[in-house]
Amino acid sequence: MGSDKEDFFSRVWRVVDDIPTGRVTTYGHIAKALGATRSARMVGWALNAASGHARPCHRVVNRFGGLSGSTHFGGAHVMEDMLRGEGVLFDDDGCVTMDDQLWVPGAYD
DNA sequence: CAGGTGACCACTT
DNA sequence: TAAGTGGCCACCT
Repeated sequence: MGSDKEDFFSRVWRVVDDIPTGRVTTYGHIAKALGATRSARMVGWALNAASGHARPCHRVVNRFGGLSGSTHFGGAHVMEDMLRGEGVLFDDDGCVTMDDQLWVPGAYD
């Protein structure tokens, strides 16, 4: 099909778009779902390309539940407010309560 | 042209 | 058990 790069991006966006509201997932789980377990960084690049698109990339956090991408969102407060608006709860550390809201791509399919 | 960086994670010692 | 290192692929300087 088209470029492999674009295909990878599309897969990431597909998974991100599959994240239920009020749920979050991690780069590693997305990467693994795409068959690139060690390419979590590449997933971040895909989200970077998603910047400016209608992709709920704000639902993607790092394995600690921290808003790593908040920097590219215009401020951690912005991403935090968006997630809270979705019903996502945060810990006193400012991290998402992934233990209760972590969504695994494909695990529910 | 070549090197370093980056929205990170998993594995090994 | 915890800590440290490598790897992944593409873009930017």
